[in-house]
Amino acid sequence: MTFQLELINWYQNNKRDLPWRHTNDAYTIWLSEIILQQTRVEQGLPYFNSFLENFPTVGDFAAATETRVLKLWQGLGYYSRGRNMHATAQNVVNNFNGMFPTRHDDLIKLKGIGEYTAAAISSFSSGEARAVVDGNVFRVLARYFGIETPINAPAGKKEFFKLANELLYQEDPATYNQSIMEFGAIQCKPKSPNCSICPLNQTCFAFTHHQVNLLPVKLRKAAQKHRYISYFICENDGEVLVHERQAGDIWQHLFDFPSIETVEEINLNSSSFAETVTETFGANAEFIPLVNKRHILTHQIIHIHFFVLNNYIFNIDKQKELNWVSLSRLNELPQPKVIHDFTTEYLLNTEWTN
DNA sequence: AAACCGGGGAG
DNA sequence: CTCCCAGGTTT
Repeated sequence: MTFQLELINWYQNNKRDLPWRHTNDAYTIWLSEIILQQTRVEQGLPYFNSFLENFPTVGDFAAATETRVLKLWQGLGYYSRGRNMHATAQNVVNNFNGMFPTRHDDLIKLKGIGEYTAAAISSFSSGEARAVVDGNVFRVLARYFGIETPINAPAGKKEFFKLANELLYQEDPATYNQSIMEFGAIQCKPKSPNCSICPLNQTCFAFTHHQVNLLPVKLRKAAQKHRYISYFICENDGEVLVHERQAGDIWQHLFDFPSIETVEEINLNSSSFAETVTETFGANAEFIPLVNKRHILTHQIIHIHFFVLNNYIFNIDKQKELNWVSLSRLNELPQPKVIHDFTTEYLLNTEWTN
């Protein structure tokens, strides 16, 4: 049996029952594909159900506010995905008469849709012959064909993309694409795949050459950078001062609190931090330590200190990203995970989840 | 070509 | 701790 038919045969016998596999509706598939970018199925599944329930059609998505979209996205990470989806939904309503595109050449022009996602939506919704190349496909091809080109370098992407399209099963691109990705996710796993029960093991280069744990090759990424952020909680008459994060940094258009970022870890026994606080919030400002947290992102390690701030002076008119919000409505705002954890644990008396 | 952009889970 | 996840955008 050919490589392609072995994969499809394996898929028919081993596939998971996932909701987006029961439709060929481009809008629904688009929702699932964006949500699943760099995201495990188990983590994305509840968000997929939530978005489909809140926005049954692309028109419902387009009509929402960006804040509502980000609130639904809260906790999923890579928030530009949510903002790009909102822009694309409005684009589809305005320029495609509300009919979500199914052709690769239309999809690739939409915000948040790259080569992988355009291939996925076009093949799954209309059977267009476009090969998907995601992390699973890189791994399966690198191992089966013994390719040592780094998968996260431009040369590797080009080589794997060419091979994937040559292999594409023209008679049923959609099923083949699903098959090779599912095979990578369940059988040809990153760590300790069970090659002894793999239907392709006798013809797999990595298995027959004992290189399964050496492939695929990936270049090391840059080291994480450390950041030190001190947040200041200003409460007054049941309200708290919140800060909307701006472009050019993490968590764009999500909400946190007034803050001071320092180059090094703060030292409460030194006078320098207190001087910085009084320079920022007025000579009479006093701060009381609340709790410390560490938040780890792919490229940053953020050391966070929360303080209560009293006797502060703010010029809110000069900083329009600052606003007073009642504590009862604080949770209506989209917040970074570490901020949301803090507000529920330390700022809000009522225990509730969302 | 490299950096940036989250959060979670497995080992 | 390291690595990876149905990647894309920006510089």
